Amino acid sequence: MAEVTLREVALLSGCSVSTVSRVLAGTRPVGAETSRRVRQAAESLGYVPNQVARALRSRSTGTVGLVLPQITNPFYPSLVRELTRALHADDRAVLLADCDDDPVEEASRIADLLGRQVDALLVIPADEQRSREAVAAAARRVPLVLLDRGCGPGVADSVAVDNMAGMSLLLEHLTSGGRRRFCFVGAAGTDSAAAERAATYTSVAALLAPGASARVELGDFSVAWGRAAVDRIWPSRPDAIVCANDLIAVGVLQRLRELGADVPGDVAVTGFDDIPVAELTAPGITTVRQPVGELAAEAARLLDHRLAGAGPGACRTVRLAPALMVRASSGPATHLDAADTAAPLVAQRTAEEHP
Amino acid sequence: MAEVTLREVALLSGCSVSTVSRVLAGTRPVGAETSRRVRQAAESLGYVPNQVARALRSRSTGTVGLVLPQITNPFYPSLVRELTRALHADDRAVLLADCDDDPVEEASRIADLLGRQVDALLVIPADEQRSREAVAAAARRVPLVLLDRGCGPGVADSVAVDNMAGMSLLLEHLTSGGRRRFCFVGAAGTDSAAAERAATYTSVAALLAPGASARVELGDFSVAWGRAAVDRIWPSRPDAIVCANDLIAVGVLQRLRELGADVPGDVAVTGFDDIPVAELTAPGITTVRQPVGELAAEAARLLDHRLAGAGPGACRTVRLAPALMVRASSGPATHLDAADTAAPLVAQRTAEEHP
DNA sequence: CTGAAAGCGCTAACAT
DNA sequence: ATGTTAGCGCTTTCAG
Repeated sequence: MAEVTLREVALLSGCSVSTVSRVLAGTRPVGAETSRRVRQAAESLGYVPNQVARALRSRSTGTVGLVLPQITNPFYPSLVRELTRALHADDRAVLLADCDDDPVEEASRIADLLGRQVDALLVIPADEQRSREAVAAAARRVPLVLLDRGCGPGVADSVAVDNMAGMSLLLEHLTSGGRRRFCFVGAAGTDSAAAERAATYTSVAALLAPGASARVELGDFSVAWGRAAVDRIWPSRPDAIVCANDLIAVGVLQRLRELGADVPGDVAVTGFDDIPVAELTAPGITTVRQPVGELAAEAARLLDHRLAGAGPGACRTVRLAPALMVRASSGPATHLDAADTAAPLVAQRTAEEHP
Repeated sequence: MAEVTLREVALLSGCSVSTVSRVLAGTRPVGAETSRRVRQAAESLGYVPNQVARALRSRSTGTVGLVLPQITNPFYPSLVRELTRALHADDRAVLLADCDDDPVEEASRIADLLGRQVDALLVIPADEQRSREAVAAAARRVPLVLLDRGCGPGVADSVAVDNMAGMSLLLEHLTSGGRRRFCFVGAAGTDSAAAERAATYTSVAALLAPGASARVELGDFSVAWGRAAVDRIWPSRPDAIVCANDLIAVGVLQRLRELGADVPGDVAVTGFDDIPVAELTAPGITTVRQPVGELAAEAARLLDHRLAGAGPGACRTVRLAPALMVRASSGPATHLDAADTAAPLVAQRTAEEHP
């Protein structure tokens, strides 16, 4: 119950506090016999090092701040899980800050975390422009890695999915299935993922299907927008609706069903991210899965690299390729020429849950 | 860029460090003029208090640990969001620990958090029995509030939804809709929510519909189990399937659709928790919504109470009532006597998204 | 390899 | 209302 300190362990084991510290922190070599006595004393007293005191002296808290826009965004929980797992494995603790999608709140959370002497920061910026100043200022004080979204060039190290590769996978899959009349339902948001996915769609679609139409509608990353978008685009009868994320795809699917459209018979629908709900809809949503575990591991690696002494060197930008997840929403169309339905260009995994 | 300390602020403002400390921490009254000078000096130097040093001296880190079984459980993100919001409002930071549903990992995360001198702990225990020892030990060292799930009696303060009230709302709703042949699809898990929901179902069902059948099937809290359960119970043709949470209900709905059953015409389906996906299915799932914001606020209030000096007094157990969310999955049955379809006993909110 | 001493930056008694 | 003096518990020079 009482707070056991190093001093008491030293007294019991009959050596000095410095020796005890060295044994327990493993900072320097200590005699085998002394070491044994110290460990035993610590054990018998139930000694637990006070990390706050240790941090004050050693100037390292073993803590990283994780700042994200909204934990309720269904893509983030799995990312948070992998990040905490990776960081805990390195004996680091995670201070979590949710900004409610507000760059002002984000700036104040970051300032708070810096005051708490985090060793490093992991930031998923809320807004590509408006998050920039606070992020850049923080990056000057501690190692900082941007995750999932960017924040302008040269601000900090960053790790994200390769949005272009993901879009390419989806569009190749759709074209190889004979689809030609594309439509993109994206987000006009100011975060970098939204911008990248929209831009990539346009250029890749032009490349893969030169003569094909490639209409673009921009709203936000929500189910409601997916529903609304269908009402605007369905009259033009696209045969493939490419959505900027899975939530939009869920809305698109809902509305198409209400309108009596057959998915995938009349129109294919694809998402992005592979959030859990993507395989729960009927039909399941064809999407690209972000390599969440690897994103987390890579972020941890970049932090380690900076913490290990690499000073303020050049920023690294890491892009990881996602994997195509083929589900029923992009299955065979019903009214196509046989010649169009060539073999797919990429390896596919069929969803088991919708046989 | 350089680390500005209290001493430098004191030098610039021409007074002692203690005075500066008192001004900035607001611990004691300070002369208006001095106070102004200090603030200005701090401002001009860009002084940021070092919370680690402050914590070491004042024996309070302003940090609470949040320990949960799995952030990927779709019910937790919104809870985490509300908790961080409530705690940040009190200038507390949140150290997050995910245990991957493993009580051993949980115990080690708790020990780590205690070493980091958290002022208090918020714990959603992974297992009612196997989490108990570590939780009880932690509760002896810092204020600890259990959330969502219990951990045996008398261990710590706890806040959770009133599972009995929720079940009652659902069963009243179903009986008032004329349903009589109930079936419960629950979880045999060792956490307290699973046990409570199953037990409550049995007793409330007997109470509300004395002659009615009330079959119980136990598996786990997953979509897959929901699907499997349907294959076991559908042959007996229940007219209402009550699920222990929304994930199970999603699975039940999927499988019923595959079997060609009409929901709600042939059979009603209900969930529990109101996770986001509950309103995205077709039909939307009738469920009870946990009062997440209030759960979080109440947990914060209990912590404050203990931190404000209330010693190890008697444990408080707070139960909050959930709200019935009526959606299409419990709409009118097609083959009932008119007499059975009386007016509902409780106020209902019809889901707008499935008109 | 080990001990003694000096703080990390701040707050809390005790003085005044 | 302010200054002075001690540390919080630990790590880290610096001696030996």
